[in-house]
Amino acid sequence: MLLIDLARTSAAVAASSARLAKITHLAELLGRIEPDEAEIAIAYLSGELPQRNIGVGLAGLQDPPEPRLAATATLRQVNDLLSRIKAQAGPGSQTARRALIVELFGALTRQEQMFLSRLLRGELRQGALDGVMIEAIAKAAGLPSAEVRRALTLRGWLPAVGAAALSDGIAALHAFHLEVGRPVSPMLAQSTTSIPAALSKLGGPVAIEWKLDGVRVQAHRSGDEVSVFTRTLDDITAQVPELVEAVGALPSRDLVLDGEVIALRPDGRPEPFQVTSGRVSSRIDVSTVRGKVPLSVFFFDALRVDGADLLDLPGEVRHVALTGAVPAELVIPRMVTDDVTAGEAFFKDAIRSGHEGVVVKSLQTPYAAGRRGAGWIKVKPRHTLDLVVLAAEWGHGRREGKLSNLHLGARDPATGGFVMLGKTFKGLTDELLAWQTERFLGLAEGPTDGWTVAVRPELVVEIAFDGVQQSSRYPGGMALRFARVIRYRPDKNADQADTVEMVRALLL
DNA sequence: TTCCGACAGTGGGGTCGCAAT
DNA sequence: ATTGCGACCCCACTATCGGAA
Repeated sequence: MLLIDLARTSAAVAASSARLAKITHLAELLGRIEPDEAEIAIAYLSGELPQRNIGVGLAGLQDPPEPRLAATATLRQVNDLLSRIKAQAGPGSQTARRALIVELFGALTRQEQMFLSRLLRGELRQGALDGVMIEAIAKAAGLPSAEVRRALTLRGWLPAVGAAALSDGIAALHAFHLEVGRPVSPMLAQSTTSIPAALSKLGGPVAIEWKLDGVRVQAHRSGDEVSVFTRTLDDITAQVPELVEAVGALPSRDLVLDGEVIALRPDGRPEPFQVTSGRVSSRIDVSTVRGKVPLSVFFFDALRVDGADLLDLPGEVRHVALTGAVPAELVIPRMVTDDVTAGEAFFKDAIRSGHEGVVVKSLQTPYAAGRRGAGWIKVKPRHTLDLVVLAAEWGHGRREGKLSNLHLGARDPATGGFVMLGKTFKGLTDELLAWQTERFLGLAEGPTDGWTVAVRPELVVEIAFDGVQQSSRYPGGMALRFARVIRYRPDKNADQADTVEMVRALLL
């Protein structure tokens, strides 16, 4: 098949807003794909690459060569070139990559160039990723989408699942099973603002567990072999020897466990997330960093113990299996209750111990791999501040033509000015986007680089955030974590905004 | 008919490793 | 030595579609 066929299908998918129409377009193409190109086509059309990443981003795609007029490139040719690009390494690799990019793009028409460029940047923007592609595969193969979805949760890579479904049907899907050593997409949590809200949503007795501000890990053990994967299924085994040793020391030799690694201080309180993150991503000289920043691990779920797959069993049953396989000091603090007061006390205790919050879990729900299942709900405290808008940036995609990303500042009484603490684009409705675009243009002041519009510091906006972290990026040496807009405060003037001292007090 | 779950999209700060400067 | 880039860790929120209620 030719790349242009995919580019045309992608355009048709993007042109329609109805999901069912998108699915029809995708299924039509999958219906005529050759088996040996199915994996490539499914990957490209769901915004992924078979190579996962190839070391080319925004900068590497500047100034593409002149496009061809006739489309001749096949999927296989394109994909082979992407593999060659990924294989480049060492000094001179940037130049080599650039040469291969030019070779690749020089063989494409303009439409193909646009499609591939968006794909490589991770900005396909056709309104169809895995969720829609699952339905399209099911339709093309004549199978229930639930079967495709189930196989995906066990395999973790939709192109492989789709190719199998298209060539060998339901039998191929049934052949996928939890395999020790191959990661499963982790179950994710929804979130609410309070313990009562979470309890009423789940109803009945629930489990409440501490939420640690570390890195999610899935640990597999088969015999003496231990491997560890992240939330995005990357293998970090070599970076977390403490975890490998802890799992290797367990009595059970056949395990898949779900948990969190975190760096703790000697007194047991957690290090800031930045410390854990830096330690986990260090790959060079792990034995040295290990001595400086040791990692601890805490498990909260078991997907497999001693030959038994537990994915479809109720959460409570899985937890019993977990505590049977793992010593108590490696199990995350947890309580079972249906009492709001007891739950709130447990939540406060987690916060007092320096942790991020809690996750409230239904005792019944199975492990919904890869989904933001309704069975798990996280609860975190929410801080708010009244800050001043210092500037705004023009948006992309569906926010094109709207001023979107806000630069936020706190008042500095010492200078009478404002100190920038970060940006946010979250929490804005379409109506608010339209309003603020007009308002900011009226307040515009000073030089504009065509990207950022500086405004007179007059508008006060209420901002929610998860915490304050150290920052080398901003003049105050601190930045807000996960800032989002709650509402504008027309009732406040800039001289009533919150101050840098108030922010600094939260940086502990 | 209304409600709500799932999905896609729009981006945030920080860190590491690598190649280029 | 420093800088820029890619990749990945953490992540919140809104709009939309279409099936469920």
